[in-house]
Amino acid sequence: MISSLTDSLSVLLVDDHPAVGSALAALLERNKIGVIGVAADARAAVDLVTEHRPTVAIIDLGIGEIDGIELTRRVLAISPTTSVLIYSGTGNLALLYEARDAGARGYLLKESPLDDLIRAIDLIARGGSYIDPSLGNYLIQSRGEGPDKPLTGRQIQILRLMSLGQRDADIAANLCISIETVRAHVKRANSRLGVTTRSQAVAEAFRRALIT
Amino acid sequence: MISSLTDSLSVLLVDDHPAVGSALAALLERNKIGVIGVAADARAAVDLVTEHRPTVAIIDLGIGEIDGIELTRRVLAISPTTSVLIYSGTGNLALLYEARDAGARGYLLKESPLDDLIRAIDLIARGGSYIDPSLGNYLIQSRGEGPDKPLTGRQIQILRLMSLGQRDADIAANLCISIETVRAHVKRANSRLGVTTRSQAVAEAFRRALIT
DNA sequence: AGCCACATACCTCAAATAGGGTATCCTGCT
DNA sequence: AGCAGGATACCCTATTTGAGGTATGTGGCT
Repeated sequence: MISSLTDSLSVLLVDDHPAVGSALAALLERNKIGVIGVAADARAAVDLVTEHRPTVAIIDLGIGEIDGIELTRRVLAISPTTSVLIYSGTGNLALLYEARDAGARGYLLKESPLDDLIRAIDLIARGGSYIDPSLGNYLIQSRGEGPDKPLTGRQIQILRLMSLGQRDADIAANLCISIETVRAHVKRANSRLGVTTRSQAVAEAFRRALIT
Repeated sequence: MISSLTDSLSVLLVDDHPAVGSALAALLERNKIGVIGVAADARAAVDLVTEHRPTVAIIDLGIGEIDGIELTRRVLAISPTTSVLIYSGTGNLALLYEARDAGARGYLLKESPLDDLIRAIDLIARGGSYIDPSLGNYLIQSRGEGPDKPLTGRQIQILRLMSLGQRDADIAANLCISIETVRAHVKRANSRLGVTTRSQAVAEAFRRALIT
């Protein structure tokens, strides 16, 4: 086993797919990590936290779901000594920042090997923090662009035109700038929004009410 | 001149760019088409329609603007004998359908030559209807897909995943289908929404509250 | 039994996009 | 006077997308 401490850990699993939760629980048990319960929704999770005060809460983040972030806050409000590990399917940076702000101490991608999960649990149970390696790289690279940095007017303007079906060439013609400049704006907007595709950027802009 | 009737026409121009409106007015006058006024906003347009009851109202549709559609309804409510020609910068099919439903009898793209504008004015003034040739082609081709046809569950599901930043390959993996099938769904969804890019499709889905 | 809508899957081609740079010119702030 | 942020513009390459097909299976409706 990886750690000498795993024996004394109590873990709560939160996953809205009961089968997945159970499977993970079995895996953890096999690695000598005590699972005190598997919750399929926030209510069950809060109940189990209140009753057992687990060392670690592993909160599954469904695709794009923000609920796990809110659950993180509630879990920590009930049991501040619990370490929250976000177990996410996507490397959405915006979610990462929100999770961090909510008090989560770990952010692990589901695509990572099981060993990393064990390592992450072990690490944050001891008070450390764990960021998935692939995200860590990105974090370092994007230092400076940071989280929640508001978009510039130009970036919003271009997102709006994108949402209206204009391609870069159309936008360039409309704004009387080079298509390369449009591309530069889109790239920086994507970076700030923590997204990787235009579709997601437009969706994010809608969710933040930057465009309507 | 193209028509023998153009002499007796009275035209109202609505364009939120005053300079463009004036320029168009001058062009029309030079072609013996009487312009009774140029309105830069809906209020001015309504006032001019109430006072002059023009034969034709040429309503400029800014990029993606829906306001012109609403204005069309109001103009026709005041003066049902007025023929509305939508003068649009984009070939957005969804807008075309909305314009038609609002009672517009012509839909002309700004990229069309001046002759087409004269012809369209002439035509709808005589009770006909005019659809820009390039859009007409599309209409014939997309016969059957039609306007306002609701999306299928699968299409909405895929739009949702797109809005969360997934690429076709990710979506295919998620739904356990081929990437080609994902692409097929996206194509048909775009067709039904009357859009041409994924960004616009996602935006349209938000506007129709299909995803949040 | 035939038709239609839907989901599935594949093909081709040209165009657009993502992600990684670099560089210049302003403007505002210190 | 120097520095940071923003807007502008270009380079590169690999991948994705748009648009046009065709085809098959399945379930529902008539």
